[in-house]
Amino acid sequence: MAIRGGQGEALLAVTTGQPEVKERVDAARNRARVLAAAEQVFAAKDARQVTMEDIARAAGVGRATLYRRYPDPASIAAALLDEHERQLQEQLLRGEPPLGPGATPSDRLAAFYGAMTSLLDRHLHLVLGAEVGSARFGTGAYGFWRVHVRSLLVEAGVTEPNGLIEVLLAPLAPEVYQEQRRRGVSREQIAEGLTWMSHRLLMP
Amino acid sequence: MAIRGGQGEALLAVTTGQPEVKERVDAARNRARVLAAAEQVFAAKDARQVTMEDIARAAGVGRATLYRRYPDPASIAAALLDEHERQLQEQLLRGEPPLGPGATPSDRLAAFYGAMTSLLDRHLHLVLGAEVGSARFGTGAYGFWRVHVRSLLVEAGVTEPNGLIEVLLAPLAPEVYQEQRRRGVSREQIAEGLTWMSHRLLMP
DNA sequence: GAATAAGTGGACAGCGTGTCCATATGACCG
DNA sequence: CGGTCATATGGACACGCTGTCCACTTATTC
Repeated sequence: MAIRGGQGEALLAVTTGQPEVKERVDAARNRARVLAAAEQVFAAKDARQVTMEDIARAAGVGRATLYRRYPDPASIAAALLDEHERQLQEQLLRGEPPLGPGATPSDRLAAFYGAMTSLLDRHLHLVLGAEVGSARFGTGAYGFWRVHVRSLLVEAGVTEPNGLIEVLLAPLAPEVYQEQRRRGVSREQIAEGLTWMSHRLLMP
Repeated sequence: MAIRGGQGEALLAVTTGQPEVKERVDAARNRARVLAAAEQVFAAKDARQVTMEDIARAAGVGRATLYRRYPDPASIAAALLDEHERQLQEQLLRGEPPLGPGATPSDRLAAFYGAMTSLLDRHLHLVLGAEVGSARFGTGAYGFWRVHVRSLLVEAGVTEPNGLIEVLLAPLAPEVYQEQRRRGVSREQIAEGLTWMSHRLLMP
């Protein structure tokens, strides 16, 4: 498993995000430079075309400096996304219903879809950059969504949830979202479609 | 739009597959060599890592010979898949129910899922190789699946099908199928999950 | 069998990768 | 304050793949 991000990635638990050993000030300055520059670069061009060289150039640092912390551009995008994903996880675990506990599984699934489409809409570049290819499935965040969806399925009384988890998460792949937007489907329409699906699937 | 495959790709119509202008015998021989070698190469290693050089070496031809007909490895995989996809399209248009016309939309959607999982199971390497990244959405085959699913949704009385088409096709992304298999979910379980979903979604 | 068109593959320049290492720069301590 | 050490930095290198060019070869046509 590659080290992704520098401050510990959003996993099952919500961590503090403080680095273990203190970081030299020049390192911290460069980390900030790199992340700020990467944000720009991922927004400016197709996220899957972004190279380490692009980011290094934009940040004004050498490539080897990037490699010190991040093995590839996807890790840098993941680091930028980390904070947002951590917030969403927090809301799913302890937030108000219907996102947090306390609502019916179908409402919670719909709310999850709503939050995810919102995240995708705001940070599509970064998600595209972070989840290149099958890397998506290896992410800590993906593991979290899996556990969440699975528990909703079980709570709704679905007897064989295992064949459905990836199916329900598949529409949240950034390429799928991007393609829908490209075809003129709005975020609202996408969320409505997913809400309708949530209710048809999990209503008693 | 890149030229993909040599014999005209499976699009909306089922074409004959005969080349327009006659091909020189050495060209035909090399085409066969290339396709046979590519089949091996895609099966042998991660399809997304296959390079033009790999295929050229395996086929015993120069790289420029490959570039003459195919712009990238994905096109070669697409050419290999073309025949299978064309057969499935034929069955969807004119085959027996429930795959072909004559069954209820929910049964037809389930049958479509069954046929697609079968295709994915048999030729996963090739689909992974052909649909790298967002290339998936640009293929003629994907356009066909779109039209098919959309017509089933309309027939089932869904008022806003546009927000659902990509959602229903998303689970058929080769990466998703691969991930499910990697997690120990069998083809049958996947097909059952999709069948259950088809019925929940499209039953009156 | 000559003329013509099509096919072939060696070679080249360009780009991104991942790593190494000499140098520079904070951090710590006496 | 200054010396020492660990860490951080970035230029440089070798490698692999890409995409194209072009001189040469081979099949087809007349």
